[in-house]
Amino acid sequence: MTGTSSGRRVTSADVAREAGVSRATVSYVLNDTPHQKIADATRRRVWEAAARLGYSPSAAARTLRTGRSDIVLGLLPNWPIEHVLGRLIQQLTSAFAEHELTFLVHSSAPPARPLREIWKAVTPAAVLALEEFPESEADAMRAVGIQVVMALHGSVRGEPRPPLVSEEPIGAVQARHLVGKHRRLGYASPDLTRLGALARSRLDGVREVCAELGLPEPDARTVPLEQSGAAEAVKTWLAADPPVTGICAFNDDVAMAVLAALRSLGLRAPQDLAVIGVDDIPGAALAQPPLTSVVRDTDAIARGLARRIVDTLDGKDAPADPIRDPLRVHVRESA
Amino acid sequence: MTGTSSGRRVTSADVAREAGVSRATVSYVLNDTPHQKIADATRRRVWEAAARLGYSPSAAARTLRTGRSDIVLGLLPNWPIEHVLGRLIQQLTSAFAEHELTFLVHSSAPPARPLREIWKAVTPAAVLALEEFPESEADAMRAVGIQVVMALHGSVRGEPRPPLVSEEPIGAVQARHLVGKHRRLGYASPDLTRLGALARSRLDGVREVCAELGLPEPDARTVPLEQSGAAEAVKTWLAADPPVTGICAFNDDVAMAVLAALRSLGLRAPQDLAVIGVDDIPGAALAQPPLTSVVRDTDAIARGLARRIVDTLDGKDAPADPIRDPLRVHVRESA
DNA sequence: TCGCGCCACTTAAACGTGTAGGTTGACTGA
DNA sequence: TCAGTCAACCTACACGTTTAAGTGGCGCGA
Repeated sequence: MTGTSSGRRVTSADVAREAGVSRATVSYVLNDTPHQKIADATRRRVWEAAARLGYSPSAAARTLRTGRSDIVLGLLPNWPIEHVLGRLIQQLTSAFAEHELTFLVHSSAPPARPLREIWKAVTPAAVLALEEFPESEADAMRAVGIQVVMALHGSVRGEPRPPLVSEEPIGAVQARHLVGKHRRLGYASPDLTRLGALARSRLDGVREVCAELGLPEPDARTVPLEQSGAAEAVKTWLAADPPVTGICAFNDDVAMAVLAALRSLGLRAPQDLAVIGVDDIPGAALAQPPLTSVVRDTDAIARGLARRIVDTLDGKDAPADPIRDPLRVHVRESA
Repeated sequence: MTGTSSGRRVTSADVAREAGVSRATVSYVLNDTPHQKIADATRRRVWEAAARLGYSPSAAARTLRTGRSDIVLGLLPNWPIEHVLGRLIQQLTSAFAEHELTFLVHSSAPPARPLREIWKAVTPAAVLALEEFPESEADAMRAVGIQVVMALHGSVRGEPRPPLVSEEPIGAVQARHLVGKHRRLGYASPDLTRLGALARSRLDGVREVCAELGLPEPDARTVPLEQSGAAEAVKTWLAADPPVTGICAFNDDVAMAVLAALRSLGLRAPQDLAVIGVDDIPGAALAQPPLTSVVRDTDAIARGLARRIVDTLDGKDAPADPIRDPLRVHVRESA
């Protein structure tokens, strides 16, 4: 019997009255406050009374008193939210749930409210930034006691710091996959400027591998998500000297554009041009030819980020080392 | 100069002191409470004091006092969050922002916290349910004054009611597009049971159009997202008597599975089997052949839902009629 | 001159918690 | 016997707002 439909909400005072104790005792019992001795019999009485009345504490009052809620606020970038990011959100929700934390997500697409309004409206215990935002804003949050964790770009007190979840390894894995058979690589960047930072990081990973192996710089070109535009890029790659023979694509969508362009030119992957994508979206397996793709272990990322935040909230100063998420190559036919 | 780094937060009492008025006056001015006469000179003093100190009210305290925050909580279904749902979220965020409301999203994937914990942790002004959940839970929310709006299945005080955003029209539009050249239609359902309800609704739309035109019942089959499984379904359709010649797919992913299956069988779309999808994902334009797809106007849906909720919050009892979002067919080659 | 009404405020009571600091009474050791 | 200790609880304040009810002063009509 939880909700009697009477208008008034049941407060800790009601529980206290029902159990024949003071409100403080109720609070001590239900939060089992350390260093507070309460007799077992009393504990039971309080628990039972609370259950009988269907008591659940007012989050607003608790937040007002303690200065923080049990909410972790996730700030999404202005990117398209697709399959992988969606899964990450779900796994973050689960990961935080295991620590009694509520994960809520705010997606900032203009016209949005100023960032301040958002976190002031929530009073979260921590903010997990999946988007980049000004350090000044982060400082403002920290000033009111909110823990701030940035997933991507990072800095600690002005000191730049490797991002918690880094993108370079993705490009590196792509490159390493191709580098056995291909000596000259290309990079297919997305058309969206919003994705620029992400794309640059991944490209850096490709670049590093090439440098390491004494191969020429990867040839990066923007590939729009339609056939004819993509075909231009493909022609340029093939006409280069020496010709590019393997493409690392920013993600599977871009990769599929490259594949479509190849078909339109009467060419084939991987014979004429090998292509490897990222994300392993459902369409990858169904592409012509089936697309080889790098998959990131979002569950590991989610758990890593959640642990980082929980540790910070518990006062352990978090180790600033990046989260290591295993990357896997789902090998199909395109590369 | 917003945040002096001093620890204490700026409260309305500080503003009152600075402006030489009482705390009540500050509240009246900043909220400009109707029917409260405040001299213009005083108003200005308060505003300036507030700005000078960088005052921003404590959401927790306000929520505690008034019983509701300015947060609208979106409850996501357990579906994969992909392109369209992602865009809807972003547009909902913008739509609510225009009404000074903060839209936050909770994605419930098990193991998640019980639903109660979520909305009790937020004290939202309204809940927008994109997932189905028990009516009892909705009643519990309403009991504490939270407005509840369900997007999909709907009921008002026990009376079942057409859903605010309905899925049947999608199937209907697909069918109508095919029905000119095709007399026997098939429906390609997704492999995910979680999407079952959604798929059934869309299929109903197809069914209705067929009935209306005196065509045979559409032949619905589950199409897994890989070639060989999908090929089974395709073979069954083509072997039927009379053979199925046009397929309405649940979404573009499923449609692309059908296209892949056709290719693997040496067949072609639309000659051997026409296919039409839903969502117009980036991959649709790049498929082989390019995929015809139904696009839904998510912006209209977002605005409609936001308006519904804002009206309800303003006390106007909302008209219960569904949101009309224009559907468009992006015609390419597959149908 | 008095009384009434109105403007422009102020006072003070909530909202529901957490928690520091006190207050019992029983028990212990010398 | 009595100061001292400790378990087990309670009193009372603070968190920052909103808002109903009250108050002083001024203008104005009779």
